[in-house]
Amino acid sequence: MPSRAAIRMKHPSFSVSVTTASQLHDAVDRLLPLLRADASHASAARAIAAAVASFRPPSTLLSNRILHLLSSHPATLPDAVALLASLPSTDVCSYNTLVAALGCSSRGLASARALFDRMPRRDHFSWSAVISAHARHGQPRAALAIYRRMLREPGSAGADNEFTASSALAAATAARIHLRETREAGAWSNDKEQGRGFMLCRECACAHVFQGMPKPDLVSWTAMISGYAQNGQPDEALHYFDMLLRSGFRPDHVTFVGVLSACAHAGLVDKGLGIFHSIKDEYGIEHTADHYACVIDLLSRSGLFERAEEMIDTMSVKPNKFLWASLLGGCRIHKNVRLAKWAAEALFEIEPENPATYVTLANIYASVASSWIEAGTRVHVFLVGDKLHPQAEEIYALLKKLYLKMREEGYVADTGFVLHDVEDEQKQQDIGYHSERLAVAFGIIATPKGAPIKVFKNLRICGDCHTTIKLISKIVQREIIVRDSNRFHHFKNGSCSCRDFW
DNA sequence: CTAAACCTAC
Repeated sequence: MPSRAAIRMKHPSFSVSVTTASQLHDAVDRLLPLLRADASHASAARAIAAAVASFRPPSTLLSNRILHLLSSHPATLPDAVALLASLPSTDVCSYNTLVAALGCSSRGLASARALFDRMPRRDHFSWSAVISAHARHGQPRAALAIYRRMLREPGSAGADNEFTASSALAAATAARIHLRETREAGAWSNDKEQGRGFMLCRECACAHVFQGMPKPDLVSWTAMISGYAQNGQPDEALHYFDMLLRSGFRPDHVTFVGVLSACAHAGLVDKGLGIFHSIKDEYGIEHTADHYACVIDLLSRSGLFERAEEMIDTMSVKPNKFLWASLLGGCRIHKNVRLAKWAAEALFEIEPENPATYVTLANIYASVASSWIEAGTRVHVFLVGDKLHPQAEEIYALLKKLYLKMREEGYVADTGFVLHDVEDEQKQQDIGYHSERLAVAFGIIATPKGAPIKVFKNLRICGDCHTTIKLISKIVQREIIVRDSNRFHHFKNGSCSCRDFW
């Protein structure tokens, strides 16, 4: 006799009336995506859960589906935990569902681990879930330790498969753990894997492993596309996207994140926009905030700020931090101060604790600081490190020559004045070509010998430029006057009128 | 029923 239950429930958002197990399964299928997207469906999920509890005879399969449903949103995850504890009969899947869900939730690692340790029996799903949970929570060493424990544990031989090995490998590379350990995890592929292949994490994107897979699925294809996009091979990424389409797969929303980011890195504006529109028009997938972030990345990297701005103003979902960070990054490349301020303000709201926003904004301001000098009837403007001036080659050569002489006299650049959060060598590079130095060098070249060199700057002169220009005034025996935002500096024969106090 | 893929400025 088939199991039956009379379930009738009506919610503002979800109503259902079912009597058979299969109808109940269908109801769960319909409710699952709704609950995932919106916690307001939590009460509907709880009502179905209560109905299933009265199902006779009790069905472990149905209970597991309910566990899955309740686990799919943080709001109902505690209900799932409570349900598991109260179920009259469970199996390994019941536990796996919760270990996986807790492992994905932001504060669930300890509970996932505790549940895993309590499990009466474990299969490869259990191990895979608990390994990747640790990797996801920034504990790759713990993840690897569990992987090793699995290899040692009696009766877990079958658990060492492509998923657990892949989880362990991802953990190893995510934390740049030493090769020895990585090899250990990777040994699986060499020893046992003959022609089956498993998916490697994106850092070690190895096409030949992918090619060894008998039946790569959508996730494997997407991993390859994202892997190539992130490793600077956008053409390969797009090639794999074409092959994916020819293999008859329907790309999902994650696939498109990889494809769009490949277009962004390759500067393929039209191609990227075409694909962006196809997401909705051709594949019927709603644009996610991540898709918009990729397109804003694409547009602002290419300097197309009007179109980026218009898209942000009219887009159907709320811009996320990735979108604003992409815009800010584009503004840094193209020195767009106005939009950089807009993006930075939005980021300050979303993640005020992230120092990168402050650093980047400061760098953008620094990069537009300019110095200028009159020569003849023209004003010549310089930005830090810019080579736009027709005599740039001559200017840089002169500075190089001056620096050699200064170094002979024991001068060492004081990079403490550089705001940029960059490597030391880069700091030396940057500070060596601050705009006032370019202007001074040009002045030496372009003005008559003996005449004072008058340079203007829209920010305060930095301490290292101050030292350098003092030394230059001595080496070239010229008077140099720098009018910064604060005051005049008269450099003459190695010293300054401000007596190093300003 | 459960595992693996997701763009970010320094």
